[in-house]
Amino acid sequence: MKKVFLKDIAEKLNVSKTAVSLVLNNKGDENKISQETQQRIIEYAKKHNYVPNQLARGLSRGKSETIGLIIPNISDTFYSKIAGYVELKAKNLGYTVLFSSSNEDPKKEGELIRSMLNRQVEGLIIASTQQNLKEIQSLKQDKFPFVLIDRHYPESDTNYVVVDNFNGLKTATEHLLQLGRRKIGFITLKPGLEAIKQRLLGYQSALRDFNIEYKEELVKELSPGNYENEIESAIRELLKFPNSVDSIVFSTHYLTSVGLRELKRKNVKVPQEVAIVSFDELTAFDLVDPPITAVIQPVKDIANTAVDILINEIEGKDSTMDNKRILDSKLEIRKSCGTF
Amino acid sequence: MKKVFLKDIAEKLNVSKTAVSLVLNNKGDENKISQETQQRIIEYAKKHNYVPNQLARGLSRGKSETIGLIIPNISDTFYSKIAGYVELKAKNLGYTVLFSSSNEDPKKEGELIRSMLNRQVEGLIIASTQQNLKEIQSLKQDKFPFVLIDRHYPESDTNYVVVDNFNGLKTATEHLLQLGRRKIGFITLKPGLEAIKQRLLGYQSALRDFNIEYKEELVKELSPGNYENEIESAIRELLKFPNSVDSIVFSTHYLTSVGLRELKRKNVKVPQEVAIVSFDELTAFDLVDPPITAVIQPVKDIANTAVDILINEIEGKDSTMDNKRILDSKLEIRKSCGTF
DNA sequence: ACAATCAACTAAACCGATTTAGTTTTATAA
DNA sequence: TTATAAAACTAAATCGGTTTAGTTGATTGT
Repeated sequence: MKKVFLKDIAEKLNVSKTAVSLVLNNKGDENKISQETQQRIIEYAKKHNYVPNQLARGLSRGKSETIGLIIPNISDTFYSKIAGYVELKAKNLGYTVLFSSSNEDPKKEGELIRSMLNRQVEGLIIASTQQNLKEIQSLKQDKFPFVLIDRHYPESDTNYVVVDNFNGLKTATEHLLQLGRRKIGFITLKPGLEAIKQRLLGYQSALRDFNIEYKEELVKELSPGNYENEIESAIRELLKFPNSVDSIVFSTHYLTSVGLRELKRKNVKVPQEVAIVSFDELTAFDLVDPPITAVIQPVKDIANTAVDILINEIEGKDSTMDNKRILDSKLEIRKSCGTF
Repeated sequence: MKKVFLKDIAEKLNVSKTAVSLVLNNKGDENKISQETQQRIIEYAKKHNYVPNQLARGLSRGKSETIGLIIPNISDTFYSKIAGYVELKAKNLGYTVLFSSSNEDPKKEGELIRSMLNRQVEGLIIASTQQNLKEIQSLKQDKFPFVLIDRHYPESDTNYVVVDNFNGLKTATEHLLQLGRRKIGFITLKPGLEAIKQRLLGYQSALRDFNIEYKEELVKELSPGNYENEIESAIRELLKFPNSVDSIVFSTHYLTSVGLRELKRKNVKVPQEVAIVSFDELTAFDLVDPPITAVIQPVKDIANTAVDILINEIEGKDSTMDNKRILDSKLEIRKSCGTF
């Protein structure tokens, strides 16, 4: 079956390309194309499986019905779930999603933004490396629609949808405190991301509320790219006699994974010797031994809200919509803290 | 900063659009544009951050330097990993990837294929629902480059990259047999996918080799959309006295997850009462209680090979390349079968 | 009876590139 | 000295749509 173009339809039906284009874009009525002609065009198009070339269409309209999603890494469950929901929601609203992973590389992120712009995406959802303030601000300045998710630039006034990292981690820490743990280690990432800073603040705040002194040596900050190698020494140091920790808060799911793996290797009993809580989770965390108490992020909500805000902005409908959202996370209590 | 177009550069430098286009596409030399002019154009373009509009470029060249990836579900770890590697590899070869999820809906898959075609992707990588033979064959007939991954149509002669499902599952089953298990249940999906059929055949073949009678009642086929609800009765039936099973093979990671969850709920001791093996795995399967013995798929290899084959076909380089690949999986022995 | 209005269309410009088929100028060969 | 070739360009067509600014013929109002 050969491809059919607008021109073909026009020629076969002895009408102009204009007529065909108008009708197929549902502008037949407002442009007074007779019902009969509309019928003929629609029928012919359907019968011959006509689909407009999006490149041509996008080029001529300066639009593309496409939004871009830039995330650090599509293989990370957290982001792949976000991607799934974004795709679903966007499709429902008539948009296609163009994904790309920055791999936490600010330079690549910059390139991706530009590459997406020159593909004429109409808006962007970005989980930024948070090292591209300039790019972000220039988007803002060009009034280009975008919304930041998961990570945002607190110093810049933009749309965003994030979770309440501070309270999420605070709740997790409090949970340990309420169960009587007092020497709480915190394994997190080197700061840089606002979210990570907030989590540290949440940890500190919980300690403060319980009148426990904050000790820097209980906080281990690993590098995002090398945490698998650094986890061993981090845990070893936290367990060092006589100041061994009685619990650990992990600031993200993959740290929990490697941490737990390491604890098993060292034959540390969880939760008896060391209780653990995870910020963010993995699919099997409820099956793990012991099932891991975790702060669960409202992934679907993040995605849906972001798409809503973005498309609202693209289509300029509701100017009163709140475009800065901080969503609540939820502590899912399982057994890794020795509850009850 | 305003956008710069080809025309702008041409006007500012008093040269033709042709010259600018040629130079920026590295065709300056072969078209005898003087070195000096080339320099001026390149400098100006760089200085003003010129990036070609991909829609225009794609439209006029009938190319887009884009490949499409259609998978059942981007939130599934298996596919999100594939997506990650495909993206990486494709980017290295100069291509952008357009993803979309079919959600196992053949109709949607068809739409996606057409939507990608009309976005002028140059090739497709498809993990098909396997219910779209027509579409696939018409791609084939149009000589449109594509490669099927994970699932293929055995009745159609196409490029594909799949794992050896038969031997993967056979090995898993043999492992149980070698450890002395004799009443082996198999929890799988309703057939439809060739991969699923092959896994069943692998299971049967292993039994046959050990002279064990195949019993249909030991095989539970759940529906892809409703397995979470069906798992309970499936497991209950497999455990029914006096013919209770002593082990279960799960044919995919999410069945293993829900299955294990159900076994825990029923307080069945794994592996003492029931040993389990999983085809395909989840990130935390080594942390689960007990760590799960699983057949591991060479995800990275699948992705890389698929991209290689596809781009080779798009660019028509090596016509001798083997474009049908069956990759080996690997049995990762952990503790869910009671080894040692 | 004639301008004004309206219904039903269409020609052609345009979006921003690429590419074909030349053109002009200079250098070289016969 | 003239034809020929080579170097260094460019005008204009093209990709497949959308959209602006009309055109044509019939109908209406006065």
